[in-house]
Amino acid sequence: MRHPHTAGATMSHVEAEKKKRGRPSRIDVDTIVGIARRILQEEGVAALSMRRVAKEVGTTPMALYHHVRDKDELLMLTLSGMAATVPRPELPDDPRERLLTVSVHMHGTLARMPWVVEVLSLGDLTDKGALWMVEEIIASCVACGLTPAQSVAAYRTIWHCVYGDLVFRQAMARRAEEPDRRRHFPDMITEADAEELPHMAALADRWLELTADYDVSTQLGAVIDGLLGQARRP
Amino acid sequence: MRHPHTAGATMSHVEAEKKKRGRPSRIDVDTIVGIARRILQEEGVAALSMRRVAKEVGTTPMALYHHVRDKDELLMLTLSGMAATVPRPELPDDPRERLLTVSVHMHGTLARMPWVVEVLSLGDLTDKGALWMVEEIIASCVACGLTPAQSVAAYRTIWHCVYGDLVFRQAMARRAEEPDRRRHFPDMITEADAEELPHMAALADRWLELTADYDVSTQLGAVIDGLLGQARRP
DNA sequence: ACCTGAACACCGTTCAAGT
DNA sequence: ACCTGAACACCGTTCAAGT
Repeated sequence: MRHPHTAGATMSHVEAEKKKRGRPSRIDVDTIVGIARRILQEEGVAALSMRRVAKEVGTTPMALYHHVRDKDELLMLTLSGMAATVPRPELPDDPRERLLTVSVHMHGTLARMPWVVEVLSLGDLTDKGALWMVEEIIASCVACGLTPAQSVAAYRTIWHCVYGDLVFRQAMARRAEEPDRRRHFPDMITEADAEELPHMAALADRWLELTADYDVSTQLGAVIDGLLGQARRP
Repeated sequence: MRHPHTAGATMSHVEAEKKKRGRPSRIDVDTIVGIARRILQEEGVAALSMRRVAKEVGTTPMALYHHVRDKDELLMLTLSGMAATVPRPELPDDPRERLLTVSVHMHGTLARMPWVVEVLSLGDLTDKGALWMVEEIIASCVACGLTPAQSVAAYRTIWHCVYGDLVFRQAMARRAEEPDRRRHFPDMITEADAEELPHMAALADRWLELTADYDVSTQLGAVIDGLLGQARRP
């Protein structure tokens, strides 16, 4: 196994050696990752720096590099085990319902961990504890008659819908916090655009309201219907 | 109009005044934005810094702040007018076909401008020249019997599918470039997981191949079918 | 083996001063 | 009005040295 720390336990190759020989270390990876995780949770990825983590751990920045390869590895390590902190929901037996329930659960879970979404866009999934959701989605697709290839593709598409919603939901929340921040849309549409952009001009006033009304469950339901519809014409 | 530079022409409030009084400026926003755009295109957002732009423009970092409010505004300005650089495609008359064509065009266009995708995730759309695509998508949805509210939601879902694909396609390309880089998935699935994750274990060997086979057009087609299916049960 | 300190090559932005 | 220089408060990481 080339990457032992991708498993549930956060243990680097360096730490694995420490029990055998040499001076015992004052700090360990779990402490570092724990502190990092707290900073991420409270202030987001932008606030996470090696120097900041070092200060809160109580060492010099360079001491961290004995436990993690670089900042990127630290970021990946923060993801391990996050899925296990969320209880696994009861799933309905009907595969179509199951698919929707898992997808919505995935979205709801990540909506409560905004920093995980930010970190995920930098690398790929490193938390084995999250794979049961991928498995359930693929299994349900197969149960609904999709080929394995179609099922994997369907999983990706569902993930894109979940991820996209989270990203722009967060961007909107961030912009709402900044007090005077320039909003671009739909303020940039004026009466003069009514000819070129009739629907948008007509909807401009209701745009914010309609954006707020966007319901992921409804959308995922429709997307799943479309994806499962592929079964009849392979 | 509060934000004149959100229009096609890149002209800031500062520059708008310059023709009237005071010392003529040695540099103008268009030069700054042009240089920024080139750096973004060639090296991505990570390479863009105010200091770097200043050096390439031939001034001090602080001179830039007379033309743009901050780095964020510069980033937003780089988007203006990008849509106009791509020829508008012929669209089929059938609204369902039209919807698919516009969506795929959106994806294809952005696939050729990776940095635009990176910048878009930081703020919202600032290029009025891109709005015709949103208009066409909404118009087609309405033509297929969706309510305006459903059409706006459908647009967002399509955008999430396009955006999500681009983000992870780029992340994959980045990781492929780094030589020895740790890959996490599906290497982390072993024989031992076959019981918990039967489908994934079975597909592990084909995972990369299946990921490469992912076809956005096919997926968008299925998603659109699902979204338009909402028309019959409102 | 583990940690430290100094150093390198960067950041965005403020502020006071120059022309 | 436009630009400069110095300064502030940061970055990630390398490298040589200490215990």
